Amino acid sequence: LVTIKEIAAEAGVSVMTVSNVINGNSARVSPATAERVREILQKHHYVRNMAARTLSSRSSRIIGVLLPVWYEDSASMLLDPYAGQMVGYIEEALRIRQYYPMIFSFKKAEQVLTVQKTWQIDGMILIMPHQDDVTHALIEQSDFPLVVLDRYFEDLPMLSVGIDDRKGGYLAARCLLEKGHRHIGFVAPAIQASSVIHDRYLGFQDALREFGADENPDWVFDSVFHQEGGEETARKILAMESRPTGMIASEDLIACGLVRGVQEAGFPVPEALSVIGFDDSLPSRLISPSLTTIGQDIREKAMTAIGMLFQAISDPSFRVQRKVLDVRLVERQSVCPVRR
Amino acid sequence: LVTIKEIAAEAGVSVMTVSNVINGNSARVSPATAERVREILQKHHYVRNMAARTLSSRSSRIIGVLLPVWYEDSASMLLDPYAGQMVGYIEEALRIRQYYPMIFSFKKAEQVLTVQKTWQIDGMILIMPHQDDVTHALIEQSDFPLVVLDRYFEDLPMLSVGIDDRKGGYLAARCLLEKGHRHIGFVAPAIQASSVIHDRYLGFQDALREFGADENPDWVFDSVFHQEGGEETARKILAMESRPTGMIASEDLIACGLVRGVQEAGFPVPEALSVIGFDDSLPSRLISPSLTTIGQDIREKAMTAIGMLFQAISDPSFRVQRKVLDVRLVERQSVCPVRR
DNA sequence: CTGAAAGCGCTTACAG
DNA sequence: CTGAAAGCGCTTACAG
Repeated sequence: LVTIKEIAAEAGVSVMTVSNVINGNSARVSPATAERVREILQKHHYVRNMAARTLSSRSSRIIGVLLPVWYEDSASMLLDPYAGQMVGYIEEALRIRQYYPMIFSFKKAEQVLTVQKTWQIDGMILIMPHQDDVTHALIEQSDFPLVVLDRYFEDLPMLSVGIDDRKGGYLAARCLLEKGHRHIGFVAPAIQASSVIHDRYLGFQDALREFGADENPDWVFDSVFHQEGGEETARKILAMESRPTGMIASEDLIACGLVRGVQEAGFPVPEALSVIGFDDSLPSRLISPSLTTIGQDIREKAMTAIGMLFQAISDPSFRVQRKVLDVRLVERQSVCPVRR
Repeated sequence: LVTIKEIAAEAGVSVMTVSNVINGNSARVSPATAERVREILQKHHYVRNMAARTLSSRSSRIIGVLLPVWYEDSASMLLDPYAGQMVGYIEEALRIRQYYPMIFSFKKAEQVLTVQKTWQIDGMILIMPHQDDVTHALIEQSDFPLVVLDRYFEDLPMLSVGIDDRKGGYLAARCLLEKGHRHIGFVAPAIQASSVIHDRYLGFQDALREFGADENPDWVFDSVFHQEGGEETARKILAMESRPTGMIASEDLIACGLVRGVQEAGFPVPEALSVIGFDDSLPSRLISPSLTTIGQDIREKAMTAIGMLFQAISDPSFRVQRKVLDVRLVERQSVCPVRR
C-alpha cells in the first residue's frame, strides 16, 4: 500500500502538501502542484489510511447507528421492517458523504459511551428507542452529536426527528369516525411508558371527542409487540359482549396480527372489524386485505436526521433542535363503513 | 481520556507491560503486576484507542457486513426481513467477541476492496449476493478473509455457508405431491442466473420425476422480486386454461404475493391454489392463511459464517471451505390436498 | 518477566 | 503557497 510519504517523494513535495491535496484544502496548494499530486495519487491507487487519520485528527468519520436490544433476542431489532429500511437509507446517505456506519445494539447507555471513545466516533443516530430511562441517560451523558428518532424529552437539550404522532392518531380515528364507526378501540404496547405511543393515543382521543363518540376503557388494549399482540387482542375482542367495530394499532405488525386473528376465527376483515395500522411499512401491502395505515416518509426522516447530525458535527454550538415531520392517511382495504 | 502512557506512569511499569495486560498476554506479565495494572485501568475507566491499535498492528477488529445494492433503491436490501435478521445475529456475535460491524452496500467489487484497505478491515461477510459476476470478481480479487452466504462457485477457492437448496426444492414439491397434486408450478426471479435458485428448481424437478408427475414449462414463471412478482404471477395463473393446483416460490415474499393475488381475485387459498414459500421469514406467519415454507435456521447460518470467518482470520492458510446447512419443511396453512 | 526504542501513516500548529 | 517537526496512542520485534 502506498503512503502519503511515498507520494510526496515522487511528487517532490512535502507530505503536508499531499495531505492538503487529499483533503481538498485547495487554498493551501497551488493548482499546478495539486494537479500533479492528484495524478500520482491516482496512478498508485492511493487509499487513505483512516486509522492514521483518526489518530492524528481525533475524528474518525464513523457514525454509530444505535439499535436498542428489545427483549432478549438481540436480532429482533433489525427484523422490524421499519428499522431495516431506516438503516438502509442512513447507510446510503453516509456512503455518499464518505462517512462510515457502524451498527451497535445496546442495553445500557454506558456501552454506547465506551464505544464512542474507543473509535472516536463523530456522531450517532438512535433508531427505535425503547426504554425511556436508557434513552434519557444516553442523551444526558453523551458529549458527542447524537440524533434521536421518534422520541423527545422536554427537560433535556437534544436533537430529535419525529413525526406528528398525535396527528397520526387523530387521522386514524377520524377515518373510522367518518365511516360511521362510534365503537373504536386502540391497541399498543405500554401506552403510558412511551411518549410516542401516548401521543398517538391522545390524537385518537381528540378525534373521538370531536365526533362525540364514547371512549370505552375496555377497548383500549395493552399488547405485546408485533403480530402476536395483535392476534391475542383479536381473540379478546371477539370474546367480548360489546365489541368495537374499528381498531387502531400503534404499529403495522400489531394491526396485521389483528387482521389475522379475526380471519383465523372465521370472520371477514374489514366487515367484522375495521383495522388501521401505523408506519406504512412493508407488511401493510403484504396481507389481504391490505392495511389502511398512517404513512410516514421513512426516507425523508432518515435524510432529515442525517442532515441534523452533520450540522451538529460541524457546529459544536448546535445541540438543540426538534423536527416533527408530517404524516398522512394511507387508505387501503382494511376499513369499511360500519353496518347497522 | 487516559492513555496507556499515563497508566504506565502511575503503575510504575513500561507502556509495553500495560499493553500486554490489556491484550491478555498473561505469559508476559507477572500476575501481581497484571493485577495492579488492571486496578489502575479500571479506576481511570481506561478505554482503548482502536485507531492507534489499528495503525500499529494493522488489524482493526472491524468486520465488513456487505449488502449488495439491488435495483436502484439502495435501502431495499435491509428491507428484506431475512437480511435484517441476518445482520442482527451477526452484530450480536461480533459484539460478544469485541469485534465491530461496519455495513456497506456496494455495486462493484472495487468499492469493497477500497474500503477494506481504508479501514484495514479484518474480514468480511457477504449477505444476499446478487449478481454472480460481481460476487465472482469480489471473491477473486479479495486478499482478506471473506465468507459468502448462499452462493458457491466451483471454480474458485472460497469460504461459503449455504443451505441445501436442492433438498428444499425437493421437500416443497414432495409436500404437494403427497397431497395429490400433479400440476405443480415454480416461480422465481431469474432461475438460470442464480445458482441458488437453480438448485431449488432442480430439487423441484427431482420430486416431480420421482412421483411421475409431468413438468409443464407453462407453469414455470420468471418473476420480479418480492410480492409484486407473486401477485403478477397469480394473475397470470388465474387467466390460464390449464392451471397448476400448487405453486412453489423461491422466496416467502413472492409466495405471499401469490396468496394475495389469488385472494384479491376472489378465490380462497389454499383451496384454489396451494402455495409453498422459502426461508421461513417473518411474513410467513403474518399472512392468513399462514405460509407453508421451507425453513432454515438463520441464526445457525449466521453463527456458522462467523465461526468460519474467525477461523480464516486466525489461520491464513484456511481459505477454502463450503458448509451446507440442512433445511426442513414448515407446514402451516397454505397447502391442502388437491380436490378432484 | 520487563523495558527502551522505533514505527505505524497521518494531521496540526507554527514558520517562513 | 510550502515545509520541517512534533505528535496522535498504540504494538512490535529486539534485548536483557
